[in-house]
Amino acid sequence: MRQKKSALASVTVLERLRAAGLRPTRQRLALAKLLFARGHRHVSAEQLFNEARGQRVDVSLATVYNALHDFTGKGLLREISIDSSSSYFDTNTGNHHHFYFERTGRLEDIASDQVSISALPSAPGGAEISRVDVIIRVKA
Amino acid sequence: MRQKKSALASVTVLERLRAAGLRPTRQRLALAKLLFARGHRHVSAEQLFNEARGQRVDVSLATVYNALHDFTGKGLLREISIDSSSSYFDTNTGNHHHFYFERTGRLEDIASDQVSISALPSAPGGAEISRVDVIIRVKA
DNA sequence: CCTTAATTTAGAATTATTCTAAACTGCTTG
DNA sequence: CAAGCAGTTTAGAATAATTCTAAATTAAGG
Ligand SMILES: [Mn+2]
Ligand SMILES: [Mn+2]
Ligand SMILES: [Zn+2]
Ligand SMILES: [Zn+2]
Repeated sequence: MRQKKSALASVTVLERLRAAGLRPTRQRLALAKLLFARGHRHVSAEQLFNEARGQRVDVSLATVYNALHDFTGKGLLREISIDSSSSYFDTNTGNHHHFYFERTGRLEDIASDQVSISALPSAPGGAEISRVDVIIRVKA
Repeated sequence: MRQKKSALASVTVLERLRAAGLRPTRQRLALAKLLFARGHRHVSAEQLFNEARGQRVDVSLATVYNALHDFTGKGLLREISIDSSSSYFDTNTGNHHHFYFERTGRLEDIASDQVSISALPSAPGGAEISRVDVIIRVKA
């Protein structure tokens, strides 16, 4: 059962990479599995790199950065910059917002229907809005 | 008239620093004047440093960083991290939000009454909210 | 004036991220 | 299956924003 599930997850991840037009290399498959195997996550490059290492996945830090950016470019991840010290990659690419715990640096999702923003001013000069981020900073 | 205005601005800035408990040094006065003399601004450390240089204000980059952080610590500025490449300091410390122009990296204020956020979920565990940021990213 | 604590500064250090150029590998073709 | 090649990985160097260090300067108070 456990083996089967893992195998299925691999297949899914492989298909996901192919569908995005990304070659399913050993490194990308391993990283994608770490990222997408369970529920949504918010990780930094360094975190993912350490996690991979911990599971004996032989991958370089440069490749982690490459993969995160490639995944982001194909819409599999969303990049979030909150603290200028490093950026996070979010596996939840749908419309949603965040709690940001200042002490720990952790991010937590807020479903978009939990926050209703009304009267959004339109962008000056009719420019196109690419994204609206709501970040609730929490002292904890 | 012009001289008077400049002199008045200096006095105001000096009082502001004193009121915040910051010694009004030559460097802080010059930087504060650049920051607060006219309307609200969003500047990076590097920008402010270059601006000071351009006006023959002899100040080091380390001092610009020190001043920006000291001012922020005393509530004269607010620090904003949007793009992980560098952070901005906002002279508008009141409640408001931002347009972020992705191409140019410029920030523009949105008065807080232009955006109404309803149904803000309370922070988990009753933690205190320190700030809510709404950033509208614009492709332009 | 003197004294002292706060501030400034040059330059080194730190750190996240990107770049470079060479080695490697997944996929297509013959 | 055997190239061939573009795409990918990688070690290590490079970059760039920011912070740190330790010594010199200066504002404030008596
Ligand atoms: Mn990035
Ligand atoms: Mn800072
Ligand atoms: Zn999220
Ligand atoms: Zn602002």
